[in-house]
This record gives sequence, structure tokens and C-alpha cells, in this order.
Amino acid sequence: MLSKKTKYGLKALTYIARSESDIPVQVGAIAKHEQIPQKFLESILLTLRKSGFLGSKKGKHGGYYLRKDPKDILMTEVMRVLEGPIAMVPCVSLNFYEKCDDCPDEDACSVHKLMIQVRDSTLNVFRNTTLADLSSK
Amino acid sequence: MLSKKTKYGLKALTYIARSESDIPVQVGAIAKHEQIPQKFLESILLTLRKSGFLGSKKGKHGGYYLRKDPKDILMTEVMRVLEGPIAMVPCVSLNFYEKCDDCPDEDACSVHKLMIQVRDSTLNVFRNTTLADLSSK
DNA sequence: GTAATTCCTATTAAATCGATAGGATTAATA
DNA sequence: TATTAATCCTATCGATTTAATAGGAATTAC
Repeated sequence: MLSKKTKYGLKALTYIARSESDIPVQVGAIAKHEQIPQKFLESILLTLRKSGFLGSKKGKHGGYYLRKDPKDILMTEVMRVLEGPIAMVPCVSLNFYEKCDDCPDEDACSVHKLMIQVRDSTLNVFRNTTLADLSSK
Repeated sequence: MLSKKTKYGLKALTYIARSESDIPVQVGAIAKHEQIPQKFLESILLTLRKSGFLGSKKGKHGGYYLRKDPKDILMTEVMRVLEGPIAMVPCVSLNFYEKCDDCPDEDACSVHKLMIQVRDSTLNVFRNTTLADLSSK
């Protein structure tokens, strides 16, 4: 299941990308239009800022803005920050690899083989989708 | 993340498929060879039996056996029984559809669009993989 | 200096997951 | 028929994760 965090994060990024104006977008506005609990959204945007997708301006008339062109923001990057590993099992993860406790031989493991395929097909989607694709109608 | 339940279930099915003999395979044997807690595995095999993948024989010399040829057991079916919906969000699920509470218009939702693509690419893998593929070395 | 906003940390309630416990039922076989 | 060995069934538990809330500190526009 996709976490609410990721869902909200993607919606917020899309919202900001669609706004296009120079003035920063406020959390309150996003929360209202996308029906997201404001305090929860605050923490999500904070993560997105700390990982370099967003910039922020504090104080009155503050808010968030994109630090890169939407077409340069890949879903692989966003998903890894919000949702974590793209792979369904750590033993096939490219960025978060961990060996299985059980499983003496990965190459003989049927689950391993299957999950590599799933990982690759999902990666293929995320690698070929940018925030610009999401925010175009 | 893939649940342990699914992981163990897939390993168990593979183990049974590889055994090939006519005598039923016992939970204890699977648990031992695949390093799965036996009581947990019992409950998983029970689900797989109730959903028609496995048959069982009770009492001494009892155990589990496949009810279909491995090449006729699709990953789509197995995954739905063990892991639940293949889609990452209910609003793009073919078999477990639910409308989002928020999201007035699915077609305008960026998450929706993305998750349809992920669902389709994952489905493509599961539809083209059978237990026979998993159990072949 | 006041109002509005982001920033930060901690906490909580609920749900899910992985595993365990304890026996009831069934069947082979000595 | 008694014993043993296996599946079957229900309930429960502890740990983890998730989604959300709380409360204020820091910063900035005006």
C-alpha cells in the first residue's frame, strides 16, 4: 500500500508545480485544496525540503517553491524519499540492499527472482515519469 | 513491502512444486528447509488450501499437495490471496476498488495516473509468471 | 510590535504484522 | 483399539508502523 505520506507528498508537489507563479505556495492553501491535514502536511513538506526538492521562505507571505524544473524531478527520487525502497524485498533493493536472514542462496530463491522482475518493471515507470508528467492534465 | 506471509507462502508453494512426488509434503519439512516458523506456516498453508491452490491429507503421513499443475498457477491469483490488492491504492485496484475519500475527480488526480501505470506494469509481470516459472531453477 | 508563516520535537491512538499457544480433529499402523 | 503423527482452528500477544495531533520556537512582512 502507498502510504498517506507519499500520497499527500505527491499531491502537494503537483499542486506547487501547477501553481507556476513566483510567490511561494503556503501549506494552508495546499492542505485546503487537497484535503490534507495541515500539520501532517507540514512535516511532509519539511522532508521534501530537506531532501532538496523544495525551497521555503519563512515568516509572513512565506511558503514553499520547487527548486528544480518539474521535468527534472524524477519519480524514482521522490518515491525513495517519501516511500522508501522501491523494491518489495530488501534483497532486491538497489538503494537499500539487505541480505535475507533465511535464504542461503539468493540465486536459488524463487521470491528473489520474481521480485527482481517487479522491481524492474516498477522502476521503469518511475524512471520515465517526472513531476511535469504528473502535473500536466 | 512484501509481507512475510506472502514470502513464506511463495517459498512453500515453490517447495511443494519442486518435490513432485505423489506423497504429500508436510509442514514440518517445509518449515525446516525454508527456515519458516512452523506455526506461522501452518496458518499460511491453511489459507492456500482454502483458496484452492493446495489440497491436504490429515493424520499420520498427511501433508499438502498442489491441486493444479504449477504452470496453471498464476502469480496474479497467488499474490491476491496472500498479499491482497496488487494496486498500491484502492482507487486503481481492479479487484478491490474503493473510491478515495478526498479526491473529487480521479481523472484529475496525479497520484491516480501514476499508480495506474505501476499497477499495469506489475500486473504484466504477475500475469506472465506461473508457479512453474518460480520452481524452475 | 504584531500577525502570519515555517520549523522542530514529542506524543498518541489505531492498525497491522509476525509469531505463539493450546488444543480439537483426523488418519495410519502396530 | 491405542498410540502416534499430522492437519485444523481460534484466540491472543507484543512489537512495529502509520497517521495524526499538540505546542510552541524561530523568522519575516508590514
